[in-house]
Parts: sequence; C-alpha cells; structure tokens
Amino acid sequence: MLMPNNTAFEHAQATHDRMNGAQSLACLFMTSAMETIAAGKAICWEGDAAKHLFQVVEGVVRLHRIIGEGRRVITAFHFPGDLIGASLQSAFLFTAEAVSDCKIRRVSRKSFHDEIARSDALRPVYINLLCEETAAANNQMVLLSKLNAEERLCSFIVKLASRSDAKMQHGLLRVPMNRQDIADYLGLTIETVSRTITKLASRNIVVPEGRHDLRIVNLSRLVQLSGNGDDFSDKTCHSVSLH
Amino acid sequence: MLMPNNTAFEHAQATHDRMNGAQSLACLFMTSAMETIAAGKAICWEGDAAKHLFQVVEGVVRLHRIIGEGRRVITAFHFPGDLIGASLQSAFLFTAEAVSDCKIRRVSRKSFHDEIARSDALRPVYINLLCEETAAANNQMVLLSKLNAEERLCSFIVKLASRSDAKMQHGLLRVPMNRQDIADYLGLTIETVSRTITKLASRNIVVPEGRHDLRIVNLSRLVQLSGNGDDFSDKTCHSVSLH
DNA sequence: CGGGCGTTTGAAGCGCGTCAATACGGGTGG
DNA sequence: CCACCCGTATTGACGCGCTTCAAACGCCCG
Repeated sequence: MLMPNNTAFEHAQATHDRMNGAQSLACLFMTSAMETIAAGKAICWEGDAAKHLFQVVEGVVRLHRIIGEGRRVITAFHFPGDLIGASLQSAFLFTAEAVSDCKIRRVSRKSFHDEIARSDALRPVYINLLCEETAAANNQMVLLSKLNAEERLCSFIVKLASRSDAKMQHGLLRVPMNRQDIADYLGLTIETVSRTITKLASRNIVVPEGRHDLRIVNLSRLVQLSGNGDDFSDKTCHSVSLH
Repeated sequence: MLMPNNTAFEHAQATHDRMNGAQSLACLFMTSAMETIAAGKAICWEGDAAKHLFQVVEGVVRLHRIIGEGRRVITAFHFPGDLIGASLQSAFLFTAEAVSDCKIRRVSRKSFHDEIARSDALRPVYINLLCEETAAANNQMVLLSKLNAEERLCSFIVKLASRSDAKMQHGLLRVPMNRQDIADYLGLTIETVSRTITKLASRNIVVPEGRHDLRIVNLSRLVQLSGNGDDFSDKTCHSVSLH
C-alpha cells in the first residue's frame, strides 16, 4: 500500500496526540509551583542528576548537547504542554535552556514514576509519550541524513506551522528561536539558514517579517519542498489548511 | 562536573543495560516459534500495521526508511537479544530486513502489552528499553549533525567493537553489514565509506580483511578519532579494553 | 575457472562551510 | 522622538569535503 509521507499531516497528528498525552500527565504538575525562566537561562544541565521532570507552561525551550570545541547540537524544541526529561533514566543527556521567557513546573522523578506506577490510566499515556519521542528522533535522523538545506528549512517551517498553538493570524508564523538555534537544530550553519530563507523569499514562498516572524505565502509549495517528497504534491498539500 | 563524553564506554554501558532488559523481556518470546529469515529478506514493512513485535535471536537486522527517489536511511541495526518494534504505536515506521541470515521470534503487540501491563517486574524493564531507544536515536542525531566522515566511521566501528557479543578474537572484528548499509546508516555514500576505511588502513588504525572483517590495530586511536572529542583522549581510551 | 556483484579508486563538480564585511533592528539614553 | 550602539542577521568571496559519475578491481560462489 502506497503511503504518502505527508510530514505536515503526520506531525499535526503527532502534535495532537502529544497534547492529549501532556493533558493527562499535566495533572502531575498541577500542585507544583510555577517557576519563571528568563530567555537564555538554563533549566538543567547535561550530565547532572535528573532529579526532576519539567513541564513547559509558557514559552519555548531548547535541548542541546555540546560536543568538543564549539559544536552545539539542538536535539529538540519543547513547547507549552510538553514534558522535559520523560525519557531519562538517571542523568540529563542534554542542557535545557529557555528560548524565550518561560514558565515551567517541576516534579521529582521519583514521585512522577510513583504516580505512573500507581495509575493504570496514566501509564499508557506515558508510554505513548516515550514512543512519540522516539518517533520524533527518528524523523530528525532522516532529516539530518538525507535532506538538503532547503528541504530541512521547509520541513522545519511546516512543522512549526502545523503546531495547533502556532500563532497563524493571516498567514503570519511566529518563530521564537533565532537563526543560530535553527541552524544547530537542522545541522546547518547560520549563514546557510539565512541564505536559504532569502532564496525562499525571492521565490515568494515564505517572507521574513522582522527576525521572529515568517509570512507563509505559498504553503503547498513549502510542503512540496519539505522533502516528504513523493509525487503526491498536489493531493497532499491541500490536506493541510491553516485557515 | 566535567563529563568526558566517552562514547565507547557510554555505549558499552547502554549495550549492557539493553541486554539485561532484553533478557527479562525475552521470556515473553520463549513460547513463540522460531522463524528463519534469509539474508536480505524483509521481516516487516514501513506503513503496515504493527501487529507484532520481534525478537532477534540470531543474525543482524537493519531498520530503514525510504524517502523519495532512491534515498534510504538506516535508522538502526538490531543484534541478537534486541527487540524490534518496542517503540511503535500502530504502524511500522520502518522496514526491517535481515542483514545476514536470521532467526527471530514474534509475539502479538496486544499480548505483549497485556503482559507488560500485568507484570510489575517487566514494566520498568520495558520503560527502560524505550528510554534507551530514545537515547540511541539522540546519539545518532549528534553523529549525523556534527561529525565528519572519519569521525562517523570510527564511532561506528568502536560501537560495533564494544558489543559484548562482538567476535573479537585477536583483534578481528566481524562487520556483518555491507558498505552500502554502513553508508546509509552514517549518512554518507558508499564511496566515502570506502575511501575513509582506506585512509584509516593507510594510517594503520584498522585494516580490512575481506569484506566483512576489520582488524583493529590501534583501538585507542580509533576512540580518539570517533569524535567523542574532548581532550581526555589518553585517559579515556584506556578505559576501553577488548582483551 | 569464470561470471557477477560488491567494492575500490579516480576525476570532476557542487553544496555547504568558513571567513570577513556590511546591514539591520531593537533597546537605551539623551 | 531621534541618535546611537551592540548583538543578530545578511550578503559576498572562496575553499574544502563530500557527492557524483565512471571505470577497474577483487572477492565469493557456482
């Protein structure tokens, strides 16, 4: 059976599921105090004991690892509702930093797992979350393995735009992270990200408005270019509507 | 606290844990009939309903995804004791094929999850497995993001050599997969893999003996080059001994 | 021993990285 | 409200590492 790899659609689906998952697991964080993290500040550090899990309440968080000299890899961005550290065993495998000003809650790993063990309802939700995290990591592996700069960028923008909470008034997409963050997430340099956006703008597909907003002019083109490839272009792109 | 990113060591650790995990979960497969899969044959297909999980009993399995035209990405190799499909929800996100002649067992997803739900002992083992799968995927993301061809190759070889079941008689390492498999796993072309091995051979670090064996001449050099980077080179490389 | 596929080697091209200069934009202070 | 300033982003020129295309080699099995 032929399966159009409609990344945008796939992702919308995954996002939806994750939201549900987070909704259910969210109750574990309800009693915790809200913490405010200023943009750029760290929430936890790679290598430290993972004594807590965090829930993003507001803002965007990046997870990254530093390898040798100055090489930084961003392995994920987390948005309101998402959990940080669900798939950890003992130590943090990443540093988490606020991309924008954030509000978060935390619970101890022990009490989190106790609650999961106690509740037959929560357990499948948690397992679901872990599976989705693996699936997301696998998708990113594909992106980093085989997509070129333009495909990576388009795929990234489509994914952002597919988020249900994306601010999409009149085709204007908020991009909270800066160019360097995007570059480190997509395995490119800041210059290549910049040039690729410029190229997309010249073809009137997306047009930057300020540093943190993108006007999505031609979404179907964007989906086509996002490397979910196949020749289904016209059929699939209509299934993603942002209005 | 400074943390040398000793990939080889990390991996040996992870492998060890996974073995334990598989050991415990293995009992779920004990009653299933053994199936024989010839090298190159598929075990399951991307997109199909994931009605079963598989356990590799003998041989090596590759998981891959095809994206557009002829681009193939191998997302993982699985070895004896490993489970295939543990992190899936409904559909296979990859095609699984035997790299070498394999023996596998299967159980239905439903009965697998029933057993997991029933057993308080198995559940943490299963969760552990999911977490390790995510961690492995994240490590691969780092490799694909930031390592060059030589670092990727060395990292791959070290990882193979660190497997407890690696046939390492007299420094000879069995490499069951062919060059194309390695290339698609490391995000390179077959030519680059070949050239990089040749270069390593000329520096007397690893020397190929036939298509499926590598003589590890200078393991500490190999670990240094594997891009776990840092300046800990001399201290860390001694911690991996294969004799 | 001989064919065929997997692998190695070579030569040429290109996409992305690197380095450097310029432009922008958002925040501050006059 | 505008001028200034600094960090971020853009643009340009150039080089390198990997890919691409093509040919020769060699391992493995009949």
